[in-house]
Amino acid sequence: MSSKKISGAIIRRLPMYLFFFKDLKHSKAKYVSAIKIAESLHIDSTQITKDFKSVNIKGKPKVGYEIEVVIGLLEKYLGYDILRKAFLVGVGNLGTALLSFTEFNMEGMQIIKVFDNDIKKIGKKINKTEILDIKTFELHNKNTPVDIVLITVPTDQAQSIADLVVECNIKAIWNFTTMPLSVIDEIIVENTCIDSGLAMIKWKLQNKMPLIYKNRVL
Amino acid sequence: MSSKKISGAIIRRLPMYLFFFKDLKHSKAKYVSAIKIAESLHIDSTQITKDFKSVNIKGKPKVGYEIEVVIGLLEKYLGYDILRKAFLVGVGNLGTALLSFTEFNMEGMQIIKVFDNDIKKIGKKINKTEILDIKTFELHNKNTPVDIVLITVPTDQAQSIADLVVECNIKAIWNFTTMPLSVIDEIIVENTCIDSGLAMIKWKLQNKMPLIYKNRVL
DNA sequence: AAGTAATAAAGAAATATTTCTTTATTGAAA
DNA sequence: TTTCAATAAAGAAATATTTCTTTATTACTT
Repeated sequence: MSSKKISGAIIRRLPMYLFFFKDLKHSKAKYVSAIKIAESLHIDSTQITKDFKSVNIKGKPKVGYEIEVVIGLLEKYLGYDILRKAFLVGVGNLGTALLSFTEFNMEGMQIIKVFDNDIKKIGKKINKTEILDIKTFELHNKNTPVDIVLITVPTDQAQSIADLVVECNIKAIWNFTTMPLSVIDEIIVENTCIDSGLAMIKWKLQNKMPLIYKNRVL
Repeated sequence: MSSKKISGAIIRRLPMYLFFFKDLKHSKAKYVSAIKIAESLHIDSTQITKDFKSVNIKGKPKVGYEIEVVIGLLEKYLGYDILRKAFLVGVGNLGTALLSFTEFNMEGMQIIKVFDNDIKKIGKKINKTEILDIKTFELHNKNTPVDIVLITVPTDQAQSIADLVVECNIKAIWNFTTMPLSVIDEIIVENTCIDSGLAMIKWKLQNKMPLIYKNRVL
């Protein structure tokens, strides 16, 4: 019943922890302490215990966190055991790259169909997946409904795809374009803007010193 | 002389503002108010004025912000006028996608050389750029030094590339792998972890309600 | 057993960020 | 000119996040 508050920041850190723990399986260790994790991940150790606490991951004093157990709990918490189907729209370079991201399957998302509006691409196969005509999007969603749509079209076409998603009552959009999308509040929109990363790098380069929050690099 | 404090969060929002303003050039408007921006971007309007203030962008009461001026100031602030050269290591799907990201050039980063360790790839061309042997990385950096290295190799090879960057005294790493990298403090590391985005989407889907911060969706 | 050291957990404080409220400025209308 | 409305700017408050400090628990050693 405990509806404790989880912040977005925590959710975004969880995959990092999970990856770290999975990598740790190669070592023979059974446990790892927050301090060790903190050293590797360059974050504060109390943040880790706090994060873990907030998603009900328990550690043992003098021992640490049990690696296998944490992996299971994180995967469970992140819903990796629940497979969400997705469409991808826009088969450019980025779309192609995302399509071949095998990690997505382990993380519980499967891109089942891909669409484009380019007649030269439609009908061709990419990674064994046939590129479908965007005009058939609604129909395909009727036949095989999805929860998520990845948008990797040119920016000026992004909103029209978002409109399509709204019409089809699909729950979530993963927007890889820079274009801010207008959709009804019920729809989840996640923006992955690569430009932010570059902005940060260039800013730090220009200002010589890396941005510091206390002793942690942002 | 004013060394006011700029947060990482602000820096990451600036490219979004810039894109929005550039898009606005298609309209004939000369000014736009923070309130209008806020509506489109789904963020709080005072945050925009605060953000702009903190990077010395001035608006006029009753009028708003002058579009052309803001574009210029943002580009200047983000250092888009300063060209930083970069290497890219790992010519897989993601590497290829990044290589064809034309926006980077406008944002002041030019990927001048690409490397891989796969003999089948070395010597081939991708987007008119020859794929070089990773073994020649150091030499190439001597001939044409760079500031930034984009790492798009498989996770288990990422640290070795990071080590190479440290040896070569290159200033910044843009890490697209999930692997946390160990480097000396002087080196800027920006992690772009796509898995965080999916984690967020799946979490919101599972918890039905989107994560809310006051009235803003995170 | 008792003591000790390592570590998670809990609590408190510090810091950062966002939002709300008020004020000041500007342009336009009366 | 004067008033009004729109809006940026400034200030205050609220909230969230991170870090520091203390406490409690556990395993190990003597």
